[in-house]
Amino acid sequence: MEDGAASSTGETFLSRMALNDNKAGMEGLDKDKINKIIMESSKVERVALALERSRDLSRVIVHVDMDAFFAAVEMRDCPELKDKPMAVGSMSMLSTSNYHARKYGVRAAMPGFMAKKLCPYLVIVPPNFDKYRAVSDEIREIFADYDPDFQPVSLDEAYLDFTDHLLQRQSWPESARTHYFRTSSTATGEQQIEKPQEAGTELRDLSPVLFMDSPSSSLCLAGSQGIDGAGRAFEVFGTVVEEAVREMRFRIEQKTMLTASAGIAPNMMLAKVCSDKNKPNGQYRLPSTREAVMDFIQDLPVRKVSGIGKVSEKMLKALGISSCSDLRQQMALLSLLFSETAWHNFMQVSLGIGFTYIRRHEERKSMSTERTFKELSKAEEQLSLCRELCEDLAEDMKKEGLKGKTITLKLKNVNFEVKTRAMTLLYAVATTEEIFAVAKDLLKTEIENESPQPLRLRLMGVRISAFSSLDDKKPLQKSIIGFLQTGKTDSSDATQGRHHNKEHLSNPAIHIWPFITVDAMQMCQKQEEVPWRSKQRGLEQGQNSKEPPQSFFQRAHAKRLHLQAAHSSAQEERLKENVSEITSTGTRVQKFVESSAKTSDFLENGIVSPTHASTSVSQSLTCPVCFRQVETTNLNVFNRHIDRCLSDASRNHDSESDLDSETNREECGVVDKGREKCEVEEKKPKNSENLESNRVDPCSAPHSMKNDYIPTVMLINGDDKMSQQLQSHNVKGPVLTCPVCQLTQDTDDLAVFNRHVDLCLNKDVLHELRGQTSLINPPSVTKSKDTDRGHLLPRQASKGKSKRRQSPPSPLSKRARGLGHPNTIDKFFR
DNA sequence: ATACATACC
DNA sequence: TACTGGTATGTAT
Repeated sequence: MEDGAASSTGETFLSRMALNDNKAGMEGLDKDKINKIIMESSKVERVALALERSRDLSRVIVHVDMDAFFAAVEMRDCPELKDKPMAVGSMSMLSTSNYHARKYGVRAAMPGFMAKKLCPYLVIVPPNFDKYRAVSDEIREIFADYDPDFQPVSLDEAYLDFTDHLLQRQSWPESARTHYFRTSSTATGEQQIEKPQEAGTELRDLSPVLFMDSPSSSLCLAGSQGIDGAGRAFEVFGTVVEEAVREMRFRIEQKTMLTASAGIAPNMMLAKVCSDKNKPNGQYRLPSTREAVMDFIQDLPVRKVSGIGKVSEKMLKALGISSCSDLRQQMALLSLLFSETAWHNFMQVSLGIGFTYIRRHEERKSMSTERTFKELSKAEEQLSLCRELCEDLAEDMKKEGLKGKTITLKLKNVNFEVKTRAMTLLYAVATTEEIFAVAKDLLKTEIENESPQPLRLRLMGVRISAFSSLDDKKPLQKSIIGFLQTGKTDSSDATQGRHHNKEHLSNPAIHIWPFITVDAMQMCQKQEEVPWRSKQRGLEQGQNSKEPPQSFFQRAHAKRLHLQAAHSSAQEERLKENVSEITSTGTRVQKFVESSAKTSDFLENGIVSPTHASTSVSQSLTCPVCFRQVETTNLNVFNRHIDRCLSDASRNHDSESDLDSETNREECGVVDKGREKCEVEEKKPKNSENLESNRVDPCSAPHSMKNDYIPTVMLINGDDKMSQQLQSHNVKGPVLTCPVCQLTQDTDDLAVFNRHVDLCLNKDVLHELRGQTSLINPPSVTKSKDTDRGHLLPRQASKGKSKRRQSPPSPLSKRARGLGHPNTIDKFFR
């Protein structure tokens, strides 16, 4: 296996890259050195290394999960159901099914009527949450014996940190590890016989021989069974993790007559996967070694990982990624396509890294209630339902003594379209009237918006959040200095290993990189961020240096918006005919996706086969990094190309970027500058000279567009409003300001202006892609605030141009939601 | 702050 | 006939 014990993550990358070192332009160079440079200067690999270095295998995390919980409870209490396929839920929705029913394909989250079709004799039992809660309390008592700070996930599931328990357990007498079998007399299952601990003491009195207080470790490994003097069966559990967990499950079963499964692993993510492995009524331990972890991860389908759901699975699948090793393999691509948070998460998954500390149950952040119903179209009924919901909500709020400032109304219409409308008050509220006052307003507004048509609702919900009790506890915002010191993630992110430091509990910071130490973060950041900073920002930086690094797509998209605003509708007209060629880097990648598959195929079939290649576009894909065409329709080949370009690009940045790069290089171990060009199986050259010759004159026919290498700006969508706006704008004032460099152009000739913008844009983008600082922005440009997402885009200088700047978002941008994957790829998953 | 999407059970 | 309900979180604007 590639990621065996001996190989570092860097070598994984290296072995891929090594395939290329006999390519043109690379002969005669020190192979190892080059590979080392590639390895160390690749953004992705640096992150991998930082993560690797912070890997913590010292904790023993257990995930416990009751088997078919609701169904099991019902079966326990109604023996009639024992041999029947059954499920808990309703005709509209099932929440669990028993194992018998699962054989028919009956699953949780399946509507009951569908399940009935699969399994006509399915018995559907309505849920009894109070009972489940009671059982949950019982098992949680047991959990607490092993980890008082355990983290419940739901009624039937929890994460526990066994590390401390195991430490103590080593010196426990057998009596403390002895537990009795339930006596068979109480068949109802309602009562437990007695507390195991008490049983232990009692047992010791009865047969002291069995319980010498100095256990020899060899005897403790395995458990033993026996029958005490009173004829009661018991079991002695060993001291190792497996035994401790088995003991816990045993106790759960004795106490509740329900079985649980468990996973034992060095972190939460893995423990969760492990608990599924030997379900039902089993457990699985993943040893705490890197080798074992990597082996385990290798063929693990990404979908098994908590947090990677249906949507992410599909997107990944479309990129040919289904296992965690695929993930690891494609990280370079993923770092281009997804937001930082998203790909960092993927990276952690691909390395088998996860949370190693169990966060105590945190305070709730919101409370809500919602109801689905047939169809509700009368405003009056809608309002009274709204009131009801508010009453319910207020009641729940009262129970917990909470007050909140934000009220959110949720509506789903008969077409299943969901809308939320929120309003934040100046002070926290909790009563029915207070909540309803707001919710009613929100609802009325929606009703009015739709009138004279009625709102045809199938669901309504009311949520309250921004609890004042939470707000009070929130720490003050970090000072800028503190921020700079710890980097862009909160310092509490670096609490790994400090499991008893409860400080982080009061700080609801987002744990983006919970496993990276401050040092690792700093190392990474210096490398990552410095090159991305523009010269201007570098000068006046200080607090500004920590702007969130935008993803490739975000930057490209932002640029595109500016470009769209800067070009006339006349141009747009023609451009629409030529969607296949687009300048903006982001859309390049879109093109790669687009030309490889047609939307739905992409989803349905996963990885694109060459036969799906678009007919309208050539058999080549355009690399978003080097802009060359890669003569292939095979995504894997293409991805490899992108990988190479990326490492190429980052090599360039390390060697050519900012002033402090000298120190960075030292700290980061970057050995030398790479000079090789992005060598490939593609042809055309790229340089800014070509911009001139290939750019499109707005007044001439766009004949050469399809094949032009660096084409001019194009609008990918025909937003009519926008073109009108632009048009009118052009009519009004011929004063043209370049959206890239901010300089007013001394011309009213669109062609000239266009040429200028192209130069600005392409240079900028190219430089940015290489991690170079912008050469374009004039010193006069002021940098926007940290929070301004458009920071890479210069401020619009004159107010008169503000209209342009605020061009309406394209439909594409509207679609860029959810995981925050860039609009490009996002488009193909709807 | 608001809106929406994804995810989990 | 019929596809939930509650909560958290990430992203974009």
